[in-house]
Amino acid sequence: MQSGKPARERILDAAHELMLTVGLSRATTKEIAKGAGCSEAALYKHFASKEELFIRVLTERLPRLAPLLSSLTAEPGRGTLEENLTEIAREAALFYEQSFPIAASLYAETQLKRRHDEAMREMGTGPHLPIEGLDAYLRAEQAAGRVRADADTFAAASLLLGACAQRAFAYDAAVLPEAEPFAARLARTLLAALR
Amino acid sequence: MQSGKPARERILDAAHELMLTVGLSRATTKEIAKGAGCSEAALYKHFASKEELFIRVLTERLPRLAPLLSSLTAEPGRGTLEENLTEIAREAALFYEQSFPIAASLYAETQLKRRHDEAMREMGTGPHLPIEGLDAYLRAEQAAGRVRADADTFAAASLLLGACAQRAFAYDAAVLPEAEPFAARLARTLLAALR
DNA sequence: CGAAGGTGGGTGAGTGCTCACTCACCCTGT
DNA sequence: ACAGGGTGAGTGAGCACTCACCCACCTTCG
Repeated sequence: MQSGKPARERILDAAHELMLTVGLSRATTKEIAKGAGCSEAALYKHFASKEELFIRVLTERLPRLAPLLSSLTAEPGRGTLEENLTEIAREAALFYEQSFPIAASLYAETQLKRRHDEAMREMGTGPHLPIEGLDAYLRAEQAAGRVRADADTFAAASLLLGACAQRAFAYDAAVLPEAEPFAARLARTLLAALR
Repeated sequence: MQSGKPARERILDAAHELMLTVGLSRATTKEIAKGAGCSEAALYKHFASKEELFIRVLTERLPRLAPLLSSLTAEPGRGTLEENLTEIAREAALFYEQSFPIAASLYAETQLKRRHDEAMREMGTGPHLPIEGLDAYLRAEQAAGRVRADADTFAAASLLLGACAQRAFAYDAAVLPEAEPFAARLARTLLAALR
């Protein structure tokens, strides 16, 4: 129908949108086709099945957190530790806010979840990766002497990212804490434990 | 069929079991009836609809975290702070491990999620409540002088419970960290920030 | 006492609907 | 001419839910 975008992109967009609004199990082929401005049959010219379409949405539309973490790990000592932790927490909070509702839907379809877990394993990614990435960054700062030698970097990483993730599901949209001040408070509190 | 339990209980058990194993959207009336050892029609003698059945499973079968927190708040100063934080973290980790997969399923059915949110609001409960409860406990300890006067108790509560919640979804069952040592590491790390 | 009748928990056999998916065919650019 | 992206009209399967009926057990009362 409208728009210059190729149909494949419009289909992914429509599926993504529906997963967020009405939920995975009401994101039917009919609704996706309507949202994308094409027929149901057209979906099957681009994707082998509805399951494959969802896998594509998950792998092509969800943002990544890893790049920020690995860039920081690469040069520990840049910026202050508090600035860096705050930025990580802010990015993580926004990341989980976006991806959590979709990822959570997978628990309703364990078969789809298994396929997705497998796809993630093959791509060398997964939900535990940010924790490991932050752990690695903290160990780099530890080696640089900016984090106490006896600090438990894995526990610290679990605390910070856990709080950011939980923010995405513990609150109604109406009372969701603002990402920036929330991140700053977490970072400041955690910092007291690290040095 | 078998068992002395009344049918209503057997139906709730079967629905609960299926939600955990095959996921909400494959937990069909037919499968639930089979699991409970009765006919599909019997389900409707006990519950008005499948949606109401799931609401009942969620409100009657999910464990509660609040009692532990409020009992600790009632008498701050009992036990050491580290022991108490460790116990809270351990209980929280087990709580989220049990309830997370089911609660997450709701994101696939936003209509069901809305009904559940509403039911929780009426019961005065919700996912943000443990955070508030732990915050209250920490403030009580602060008043008793066992937590630094300038500590951010809300941020600390978010960190500890967030890490416990994230443990439930960031890891495959195969590599899920043991609750007890995980809790101890979190508590020890957070403690360094609190005093 | 014993039949009449109400009641709560149960069933087998549907019913209508929605779903993912397919098929025969079409249009347009190269 | 034909390949690739598109379509309207299905199709069978599976779904939540209903219906007419059953039966064991209790009251109630002639």
